[in-house]
Amino acid sequence: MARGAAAKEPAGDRRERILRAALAAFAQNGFDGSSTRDIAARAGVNHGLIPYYFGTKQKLWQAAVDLAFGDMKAGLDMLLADASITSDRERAAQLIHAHVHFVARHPEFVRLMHDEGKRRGARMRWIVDRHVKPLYEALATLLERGRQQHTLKFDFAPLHFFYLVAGSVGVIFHQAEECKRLSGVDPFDPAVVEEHARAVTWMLLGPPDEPATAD
Amino acid sequence: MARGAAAKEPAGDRRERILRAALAAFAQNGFDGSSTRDIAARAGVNHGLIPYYFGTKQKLWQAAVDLAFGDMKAGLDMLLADASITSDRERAAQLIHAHVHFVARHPEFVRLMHDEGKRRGARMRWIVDRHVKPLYEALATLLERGRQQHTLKFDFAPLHFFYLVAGSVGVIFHQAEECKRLSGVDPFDPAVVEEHARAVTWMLLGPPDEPATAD
DNA sequence: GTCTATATTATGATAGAC
DNA sequence: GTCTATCATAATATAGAC
Repeated sequence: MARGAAAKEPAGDRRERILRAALAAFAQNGFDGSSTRDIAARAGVNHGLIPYYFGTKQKLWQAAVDLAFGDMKAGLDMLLADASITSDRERAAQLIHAHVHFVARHPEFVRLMHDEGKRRGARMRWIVDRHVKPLYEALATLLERGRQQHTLKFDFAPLHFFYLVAGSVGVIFHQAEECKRLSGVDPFDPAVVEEHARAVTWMLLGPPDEPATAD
Repeated sequence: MARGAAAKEPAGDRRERILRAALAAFAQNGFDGSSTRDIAARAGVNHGLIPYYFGTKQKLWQAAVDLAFGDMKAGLDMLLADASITSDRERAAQLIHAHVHFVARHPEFVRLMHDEGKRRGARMRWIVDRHVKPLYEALATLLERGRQQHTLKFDFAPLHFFYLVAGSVGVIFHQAEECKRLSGVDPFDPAVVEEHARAVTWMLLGPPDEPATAD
């Protein structure tokens, strides 16, 4: 135990801990609602380490956002690689299902986006240009395929679809605490996630019994 | 002009100005992102007036939220009085249309709710108990009628419908600044609001050409 | 009712010891 | 690389003059 640093954390691990704590804090309380001192406390490190590793609070926030969207990218690329599947309704339903469960496991994206997307500013521009735009374009690609293959029939701009999906999938998880108090239901409960996936599918693809776009 | 206070603001009008400025600030920057000094500056009054009229920042926030939801209540009561209309698809579409345009005119609700609904705390509990719960129950009533009259066919809990509607209607307006940078489109543009209403209608009621729930 | 001044605290960032 | 101590600022709230 005394030899090597195996028993203790590797040097520089505190940077990682700060990053995770920052992501949790920013997702929970927003940029303004999070203090670097609280983040350091969550990470169990001295708050002097934050300027040392990240410089400013803003740069720490950027690093945390990059961390969060790194996971997202992985899931997204999987979806896109698999995107030929939008050729029939059942596979489209599977896509929706996977996406809802993904957002339920990672509500940070919704939180981070909603926190910054509402106001003009450097953080909003940064997160849109760097992270939201690729998401938007990826969804637009999927939508175009779905439309060409007659799985989706809609006559409005993809932009509206983007926000329909973002909103209908994300808000129940973004508002998780509200939801609990409102209804007593925890949206992260697996059965509830599953039901929400069904609800979104119903909304986007129509009722399963009598499909509006019968194949 | 010198006689009476008609030319100047009536005494106590500053309270109102503070309230409006607070609503704008809280909706734009959230509770933590808004300072009472900024609010006072927006209202054009001294910041000492805020504790005088409202006591604490939190009580000012409550007063601002009450102001915002006052407008909402009016619109909602109108909807409920007219709720017999859910007997056919066309009237349901009109309801959705009215709601989307209302939210577009008053994005403050979405902003205030999203700001607080994400985290446990006194403000979340207050706004849910006082304002969100009535909204939720009103929507549940509408949904039940729509279901009984076969305008809506869904087999999931009303809770999911609530968040589907809240999300799909509200997020594009909540994220207005993001939307502008993402696509160049201003969601508050009347034509865009109209198209979004069509999109939501399509999603909730199915495509207009071949209605899934033909009447 | 409105303002000025100030007390108090919390925060982001820096300097420097170890 | 990590911590302590501290500075500078900004925020909420209060006291009291007018």
